[in-house]
Amino acid sequence: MATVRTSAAERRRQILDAAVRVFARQGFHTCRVSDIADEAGVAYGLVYHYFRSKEEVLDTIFLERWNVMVSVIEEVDRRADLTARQKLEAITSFIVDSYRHDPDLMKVVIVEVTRAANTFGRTHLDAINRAYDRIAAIIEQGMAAGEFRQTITAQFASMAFYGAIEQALTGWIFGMLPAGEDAFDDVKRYIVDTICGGLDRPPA
Amino acid sequence: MATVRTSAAERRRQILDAAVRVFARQGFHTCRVSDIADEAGVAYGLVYHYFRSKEEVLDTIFLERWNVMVSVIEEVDRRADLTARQKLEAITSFIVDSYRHDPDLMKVVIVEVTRAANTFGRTHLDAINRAYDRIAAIIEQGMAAGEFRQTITAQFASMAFYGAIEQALTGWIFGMLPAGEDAFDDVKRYIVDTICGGLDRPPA
DNA sequence: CCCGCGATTGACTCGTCAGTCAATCGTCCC
DNA sequence: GGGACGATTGACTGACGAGTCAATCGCGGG
Repeated sequence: MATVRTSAAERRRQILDAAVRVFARQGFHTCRVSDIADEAGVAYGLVYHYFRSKEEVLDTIFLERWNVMVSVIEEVDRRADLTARQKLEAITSFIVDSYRHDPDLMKVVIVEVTRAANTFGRTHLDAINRAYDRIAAIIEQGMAAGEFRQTITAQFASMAFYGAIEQALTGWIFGMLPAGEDAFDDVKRYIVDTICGGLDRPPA
Repeated sequence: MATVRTSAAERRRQILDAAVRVFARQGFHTCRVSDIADEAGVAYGLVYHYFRSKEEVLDTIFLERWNVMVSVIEEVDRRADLTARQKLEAITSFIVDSYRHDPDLMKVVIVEVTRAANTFGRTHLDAINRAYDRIAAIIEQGMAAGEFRQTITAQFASMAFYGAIEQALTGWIFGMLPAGEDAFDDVKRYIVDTICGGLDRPPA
């Protein structure tokens, strides 16, 4: 028939999108599966038709987004026309814009998975490390090219860099950092400027 | 009598210490109150004699430690003989040593409260912000004294700094960062060097 | 030696949900 | 138009675990 009301793929998406909103609002642990079903305007049991468990819903949401992020990092890394610093700028920009575009989704990814390494993060440690490793590779290139100092480990620098981004998003999520459209671009600059330039005033 | 086996205060402590071990091992959400009682070698109900709820146990553990940390930061801030950078060094050193001395306790503070801002962190946002604000004040002094650049907000710099520390501890907790006795002092240097010095190689 | 009271015990209650499942619906194909 | 099969429904079950409470213990004072 020409007008299939909602295909299986659309239904699944509808449930995932509803879950993002519910997880963002109530948190994974404190929401019920029935909340997701209600938010999606769907019967309780249907969630289990599309997903094996509540946890699989979260896993799906996380991996979908995280894989995009890792792909972007890899893509940026491949560009030969950029300096290491410009690569870090591009990554920062992408992640901050991801938050700007869909705060709920990024909130779930960060708060419920990435920062909750004790519970779910543990399952996804490998995926998370893949991002760290890629960033570390970029920093290593920067060091090899004489662009960055070599007084610290690339691995540590990578954590500090990603940590600064995550910290900024967390700051927005919990209202510790001023929001507003300008803030996004300001913070992009702050992040790269802090990590690359440092706080110290260069000797005059 | 001269030899009271265990005073009320000691019992309470005993339960708190057991809870730290259990929370560190299993996580707050996935452990049962009976696990804490078992670990403490005490009957289930006794936990409720000393604490109103499972959550109050976690709150107590967190606040006890966090307040010490904030005090230390304030104390460091008051020292007129230190540069801003030296103050940041002292704070870093204290926090890293806290982890070295009692990893379980710091794991609980960070993983179950600080990084879990959605659940418990929310309750403690004020306490957490008190630390950020104090650090920001130190950085502001550094800026005013011409020691630090003023291209970024003190508030953001504070988050980046504390974020780097938290990221390092998280790295140890989940085995993403090499451990070992040397690593502690190395990472102390990395943290301050990254945040103050930045990655960029200064122009020759 | 006995009484009183806080410390201690652990079986029990009670609410909550994740996940199941048998029944119904609706569409598409023959 | 009928039947087959996947989509959809929501009442139900079973497990689990936080918090309660009445009973017991044991120290310290009288």
